[in-house]
Amino acid sequence: MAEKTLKERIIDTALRLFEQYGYHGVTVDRIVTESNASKGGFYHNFKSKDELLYHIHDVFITYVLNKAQEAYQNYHTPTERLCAIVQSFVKVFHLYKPHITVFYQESTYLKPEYSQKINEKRDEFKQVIFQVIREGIEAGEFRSELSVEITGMSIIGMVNWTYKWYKPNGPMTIEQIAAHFIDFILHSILTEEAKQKAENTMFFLLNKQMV
Amino acid sequence: MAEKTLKERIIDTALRLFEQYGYHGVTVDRIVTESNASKGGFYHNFKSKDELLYHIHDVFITYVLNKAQEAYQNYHTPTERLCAIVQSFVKVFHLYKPHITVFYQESTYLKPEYSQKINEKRDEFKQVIFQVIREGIEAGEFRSELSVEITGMSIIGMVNWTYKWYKPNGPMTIEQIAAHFIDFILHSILTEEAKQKAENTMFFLLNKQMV
DNA sequence: ATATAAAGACCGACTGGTTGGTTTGTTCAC
DNA sequence: GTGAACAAACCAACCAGTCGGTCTTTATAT
Repeated sequence: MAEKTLKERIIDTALRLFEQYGYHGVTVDRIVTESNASKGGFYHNFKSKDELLYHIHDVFITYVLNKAQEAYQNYHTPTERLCAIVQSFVKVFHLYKPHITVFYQESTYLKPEYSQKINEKRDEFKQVIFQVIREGIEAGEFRSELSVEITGMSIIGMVNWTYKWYKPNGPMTIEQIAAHFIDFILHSILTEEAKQKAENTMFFLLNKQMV
Repeated sequence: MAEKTLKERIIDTALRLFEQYGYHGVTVDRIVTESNASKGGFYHNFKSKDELLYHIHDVFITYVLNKAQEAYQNYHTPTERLCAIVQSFVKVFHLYKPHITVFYQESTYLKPEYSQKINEKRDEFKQVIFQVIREGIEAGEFRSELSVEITGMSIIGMVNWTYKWYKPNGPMTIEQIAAHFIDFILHSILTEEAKQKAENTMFFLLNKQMV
């Protein structure tokens, strides 16, 4: 084991470097050197530097989209679904932080052919969230005066921004952060009745004992 | 009047191009051409392409920081202060959207000497928000179980993310968006008592008539 | 007021380093 | 022997930055 293929080594190295210096701050030569590969090996595995960037994007968005759809299927009320999606999404930051950073910092530089594919999945992800909010409002669990789009983008923004400040070895565990976000969201969008009902469920995690 | 200096023309053009194509997706030659300037004119006004990037960053962060400090001084309760800060911040998006996009997309590429200066002001801005939240908790207006940092970063993230989706000519006015954010935030952080009191103030804007 | 000098704004052809990508030839394993 | 990987030289395009020079404005001297 621990037998990483050349391709994996290249991706890992590129990810680390891109995260720190940005796509344009890293040359192919440097990726090649630091992953103990060769120019030939690089271009054997990737058509171009662009394709490598696309690959990184794709791995991440595909994973996140799947997780969201999974969460949607595994739960059956809007509140539970939303919590599960947010929770799984936040947890992704622990594993995929470099991917996420690259995803949100460098997508400008994707060639049109690539960015189109990525955007399709990204939109699909957004739609899952919008859908849950819409269903929550219809079911009377979420406040009816909310705008689906703004509320959805508020949640997405709040969660996504984590990539700018989350430190894997920082004072906050990713679970604590997720719990705060969920608490924040539920207080905002649940109706008064729904709050009563939800107060003792697994997702209403933020109690006085946490700082 | 309408006499724009060369420097202004260069900045405006650069801003437009950077927003769309990213810092590294735009050459000095292109900036020069599209602003009807020359290479010499460019380097007469800026020491380097880097300095231009720094300038754009600085204008924005300085403005935002001032607005936040202003808002802090003009109001006197934590709730009012927080609302005023968020409101002024969101409104900035209308005027400074290109600046903001460049600020959050391209700051990786600032040379260390520049990014240090920028980060100082950015931290100062964060501290204003943290301070207000801290005071809100102490005053009993905000829920005591909240983490100052996570709550602060949630708010900042929610608001900042706007730059990814806000369209100046879109269906939502910037005021509507600001009202939603404030509604979202207040529902989350106010204590029950504070909510009763605040319900009729100027900031609790989101009522049933808005979709 | 006029001539002259100095300063600053601006121009654009040119340069030199960088970098993504190619090519050629080789090694090694299955 | 076929394909995965390496090594190294090479190329063409690109692009930030330079430099010598012009034109305009301002300051100075007579």
